[in-house]
Formats: sequence, structure tokens, C-alpha cells
Amino acid sequence: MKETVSDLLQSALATLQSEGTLPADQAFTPQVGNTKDKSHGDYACNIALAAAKAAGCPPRQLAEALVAALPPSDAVDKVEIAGPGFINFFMSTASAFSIVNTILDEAEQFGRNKAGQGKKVQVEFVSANPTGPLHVGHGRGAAIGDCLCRLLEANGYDVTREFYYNDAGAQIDNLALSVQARVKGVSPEDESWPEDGYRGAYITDVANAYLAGETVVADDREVTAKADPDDQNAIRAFAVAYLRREQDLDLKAFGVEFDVYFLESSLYEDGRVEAVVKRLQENGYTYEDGGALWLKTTEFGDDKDRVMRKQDGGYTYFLPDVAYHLNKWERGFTTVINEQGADHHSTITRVRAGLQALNAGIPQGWPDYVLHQMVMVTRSGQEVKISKRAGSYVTVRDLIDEVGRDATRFFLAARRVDSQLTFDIDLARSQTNENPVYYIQYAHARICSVLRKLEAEGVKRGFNDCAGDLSLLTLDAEKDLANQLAKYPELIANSAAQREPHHLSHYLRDLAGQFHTYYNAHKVLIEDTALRDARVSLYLAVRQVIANGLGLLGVSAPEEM
RNA sequence: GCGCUCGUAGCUCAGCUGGAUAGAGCAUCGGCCUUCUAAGCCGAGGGUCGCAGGUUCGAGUCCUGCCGGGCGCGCCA
Repeated sequence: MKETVSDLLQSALATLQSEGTLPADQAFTPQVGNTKDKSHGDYACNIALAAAKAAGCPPRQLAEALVAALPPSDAVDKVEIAGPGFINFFMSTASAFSIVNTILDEAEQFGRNKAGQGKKVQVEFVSANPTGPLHVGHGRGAAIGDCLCRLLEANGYDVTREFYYNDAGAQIDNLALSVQARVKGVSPEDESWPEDGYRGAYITDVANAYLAGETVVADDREVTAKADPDDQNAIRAFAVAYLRREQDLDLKAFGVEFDVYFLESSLYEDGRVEAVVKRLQENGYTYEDGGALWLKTTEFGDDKDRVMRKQDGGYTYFLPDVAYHLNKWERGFTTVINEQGADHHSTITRVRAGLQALNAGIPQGWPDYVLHQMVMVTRSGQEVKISKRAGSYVTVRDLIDEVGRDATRFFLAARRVDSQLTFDIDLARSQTNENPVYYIQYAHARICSVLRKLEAEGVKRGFNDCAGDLSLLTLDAEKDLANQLAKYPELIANSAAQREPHHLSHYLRDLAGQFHTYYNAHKVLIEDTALRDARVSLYLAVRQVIANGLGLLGVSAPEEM
């Protein structure tokens, strides 16, 4: 619809260029926007304001010339010039409802496009080390990351979901020591408890499972416990597998699955880290100082150089990160998005600097980052800080158990990533209109309920059967609803392109609101069967879009509540 | 101190690449169930878009400075 308007304007601009009103050697692209106020029509264009200077005449005069040059179209009822020179388009009612046919016809494909066809995108997210259960922050990352993946898929991209973790570093040693302490009956209060050991109750669970000789199967590994309290390697391997499995179960319960699990340790094993060091040295971006090897990250915008190899010979974390990202590049991912907590934002400059220093032909500013801000969980207006299982933080599992997967996913993806998020448990649990998840799901269920009712009256109507004469739909509420539905495809395109999944939840809230209003104001199951059928078609289109949108959020669309 | 980020109604938040009188929801107040799910709807009040400059036809949106919150500033990850 918007394209129609855009095409008309394009044609008018070309006419004016050929007439000499506008310079022919300059390109003009009309920006067609949605109007906020209905008195401004359905779409508005500011091209007359933008091009007035080039035309050398007042905006309104240019607007008049443009309108005069517009080719006739059935889709447009009237065109007005308003304010300083906006061109407002009022679309015909018939054209507004053509979207209903499109939606029912395309069904779950509606809103999807092929913009990314043939393009590979990798999204790395969650990437939690296996030292404990996933916390709310990981949950936000999972919700945002997965939603982004679904949005990219909806835009035709070939998406790889990747999870990166370390199963061999100092943190893992600490985990092994903590579990071993528990295996030997030592608790955090005792003197022999390891310094900075993990104190959460889950450590005891791991220890018990280890002693019981359990076998654990995670998505990327399987380990049987040796039950030997003195074998630290066996304990380490078991603890990692146990916690990985636990994370996998949480992620599955959350509806998130990964294609690739990538181990930091593998970068050392196959010599990639060493190779990167060598390459950086050969390229002249390193120097030794104080027994350490430094990378000149300042040459790439960092505020100070960074140590890449410590005095003790070990590497700092960002070096394997550089090796890892080189590997992503070599795997052919020209678009890589890293979804992380904003507390790690300092790595961005370093990793990008390291990649530039490799002279590997990697573009500046690669890869992309989506950083989410902190999450605070509240109950009864008070901040919740602890969970039984993890001790010092609220886990994803806590939230899923308490408010359910749908609400958890929705709430964690409903805010702009760069603003801090307050997760209100009471709100997420509530089953009233103040809870947007239920509100949207209810709209979907209501439509399904009407369909059941209709069927009970002997009229069978499938979800995608378009019936009735849509030209019978003449109410403003109906046209508004159709217009809202028509915005869905561009929402999908924009949300993916901008990497802003939160738009989806806001859009659905608005759509559901419009539907509830319409539902309450006008009965659908009426005696006038022709009008009834047309309204049901509109209902079904709303249902389809809600179902599609919720699907992209990873939230269910129940048929009854 | 430096860097990143946020600051919009009492509260939680939208505002797409600058566009027309700044929008929702909740809360508050007032209405609506012999009618398809009231898990819903309708109406009212509520704002100097943190402050001050600048850019231009036009700024919540872009630039600069200041104020306030968060995060980061390790040879931790």
C-alpha cells in the first residue's frame, strides 16, 4: 500500500524532472510515512519540503505541482496538501481491505520477505560459562537474541544460533574445587572451603550426582561420573556437563535452541590462538613490556593498549575472542551479531581492534553488537535478589517456574535493549488486561472462540477461509484495524534491520487493543450473514497476524484461555 | 576523572531513518455484564520531553556543555 503511494510519487517526480521544474541530474526519493492524525489521511509525504530548495520555489507550490502530476489510481480516494507542504493521501476503503485477502492467503507466511535470501547471519547469544544456572540477564539475552534470530529468518536470512563458552579456564577450576569441597562434605562456612568458591545450593546437587555415579547428557556432551572424590579432572568434566545440561534444559523450557556450541578451549587445541598471536606480531602491532605482550589497540581507537599475553604466559580473555571472531569470519559470516550484556561493552573496541590488526580484510566495525542493559526483578514493589538454587541471583528457571515461559519471554523482549528493565513478577503473573501478554493472547483466543461459536451454529470456517464481501466493511474501526494489519510487514523489516525486537510486542499490544475495542463495539455474529462473514474474515486476519507476531516472540497463541 | 548508555504523565514505557496540536498501558476518578469469554470495553483529569545553548523551513529525535541514574575503566571473563 505504501509502495503504491511511493510509486505514484516517484512517477510524479519524474514528470516534474522532465518538465524542468526539478533538476534532472538529482535523485529524489519520496519518504512516505504513516500519519498520526487521521485528518492527515493514511499516508503522508514530505518530499515537497525536502525538495523545495532544489526546485527553487516554496514547498506548497512544489506540492501542488506534484499532486497535479500524480497518475490516477483506484487505491487513492483523495490527495490533500496541508501545513507547510505535506502531501496527504487518503486511501480508498476497498484498497484498505485488500490486506485481509493477502493475510488469509499467505497465512503464516504473511509479513515475511526475502530481503536476506542467500545471506548467512550468525547470532551469538547467551554464551554463559557452565559455572551455574542461567540468571535473568542471560534470560534477557536469550529472549532478545532468539527473537532477533526469528526476525532475521522472517526476512529471509539463513541464521545460525551460536553459543560460546569456556570449559577449561580459571573459573572452571574454581567450579571443580567448589564441587570437590562439597563432595568431601566441606561447606562454605568451613575454613577449608576454597576461596571465591561457588556457594549456591546447585553445587551440592552436582556433588551428590557425582557421588551417585550419574550420567548426564547435555546438548554437546555426555559424561558419567567417576564418583572418586580425589579425581579433580573427573569432577571438572562432570560438573561442566551437569551445568551445561541444566542450562540446556532451561533454554529448552524457554524455547531457545542453538545450532552450534563453540568451545573456547578448542581455539587453543587447534593452535588458533597461537596463530593469531603470531599474525599480530608479524603485522607489527605488538610489543613487550613488563614481561607481558601488548597489543597496540590504541591504533584502532582504544584509549590504552591491552595486554594479550600475561607475565605468566597465559592469555587474557580477549585474545581467544579475537581468534574466535576470525574463525567466524572464515566460516563465511559477513554478518555477525553478538548479543551480550552491556557490562561487557569494553570488549567491543578490543575485539574489533584485534581483528583489524590481523589485516584479514575484515571490515571496520565488524562484527555488530547488540548490548542489553541490566535487569532488575521486583515483587510487591521490592527488588528480588536471590534464588534458592543459585543463592546470589535470580535465575531464568525461577522466572519460568513462577510466571511461565510466555510471560517471561515477552517481558524480557518488550523493552528497548539499551534501557534498563524492571521485571515485575506480580504484573507478569497477573491475568488481567494490565498484563500485555494475556491481553494479546486473549484477543487471539477470543477470535478462536467466535469461530467455535459460529461452528456450533452450523457454519464451518477455517482459519484461512476468506468469505463474505469485504466491501460491506464500512466502519472506521474496521478500516483502522485493516490499516494496522497492513503495517505488519514493514514492522518485521524494520525490527530486523534496526535490531530492535521490542517493536513487535508494542505493535501486538496496539493491535490487540484495537481488536478488543472493535469487538466490544460491534457484534460479529449477527443475522446479516453477508456482513457477518466479512467481519469474520477481518477477525481471522487479525488472528493470523497476532499468531505470526507472537510466534516471532516465541510466545504461544492459545485458542482458548 | 575518562568511555558507553539512559533521563518523555504519579508508575512502567513507545515515539520508525528530524516532520504537523508529544502517545499507550497501569494507577486515580466516573460509567458498561438478561448480548459472541468483564482475562474485556467507554469516558475524564494528568507533560516546560532532565537543564541550557546550537544546527534548520521544522528538534523528544541531530551537535555541544551541564545535571542525575546505570554499566565499564584488571596482566578477571
